[in-house]
Amino acid sequence: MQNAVFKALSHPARRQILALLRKGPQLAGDLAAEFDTSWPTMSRHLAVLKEAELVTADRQGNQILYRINTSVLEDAATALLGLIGRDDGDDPLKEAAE
Amino acid sequence: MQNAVFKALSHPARRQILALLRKGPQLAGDLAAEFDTSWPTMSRHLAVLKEAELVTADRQGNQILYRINTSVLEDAATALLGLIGRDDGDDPLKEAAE
DNA sequence: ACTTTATTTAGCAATTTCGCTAATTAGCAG
DNA sequence: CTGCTAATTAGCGAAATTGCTAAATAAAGT
Repeated sequence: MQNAVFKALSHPARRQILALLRKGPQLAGDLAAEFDTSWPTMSRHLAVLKEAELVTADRQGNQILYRINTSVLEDAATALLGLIGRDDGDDPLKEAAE
Repeated sequence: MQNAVFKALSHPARRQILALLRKGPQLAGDLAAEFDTSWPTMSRHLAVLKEAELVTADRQGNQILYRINTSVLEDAATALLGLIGRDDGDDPLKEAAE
């Protein structure tokens, strides 16, 4: 579901949420408080991120704690970097010739 | 225009176009030939990529040569990697403490 | 000038996304 | 069970995206 990841990353608010999560796990409410948009809108952004597995959500009694999932983010970054290296069309196997 | 970049990357066909351009510059027609979608649709995907400056287009007489712009792609990858590192909220200046 | 090839632009319908308000669920406190 | 806070789901309209066919433009050949 690579596609879901890039789709999720395509909205600035969602990238910003991830940026906030760099500080550590955050409650949904605390995240929402940082934005101008309505609560339900934030909730949906979080759902999109969760769908893409860019974050995980854990209920903590009354509230829900969101955590960033760096491994998926790493995969996305790697995919982008993979688009950069020139493809010589050379030997299909093992391009580690250099 | 970071946003345009991620928006552009959010469609699989466009990522695939970039992947094809890894082999080197390609004519619009050659790119279009690789896809099932109609020519005009491809043309628009290319326009989106151009808008985001992920590719450049140069007329070559009759046809148009598309080239990948790796620097923008690098910036995007860097932005993603930047979302990974933990932010201690420490000293605002110079986080090079480690 | 007329035709041909390559590509883009126009215009349209279908789908998806976004953000809102109102209503609902989940858990906890009394 | 009632009420309270946290968060999500429902439902809606506006706007953006996608992909199509048909029409327009660009450059080159005849």
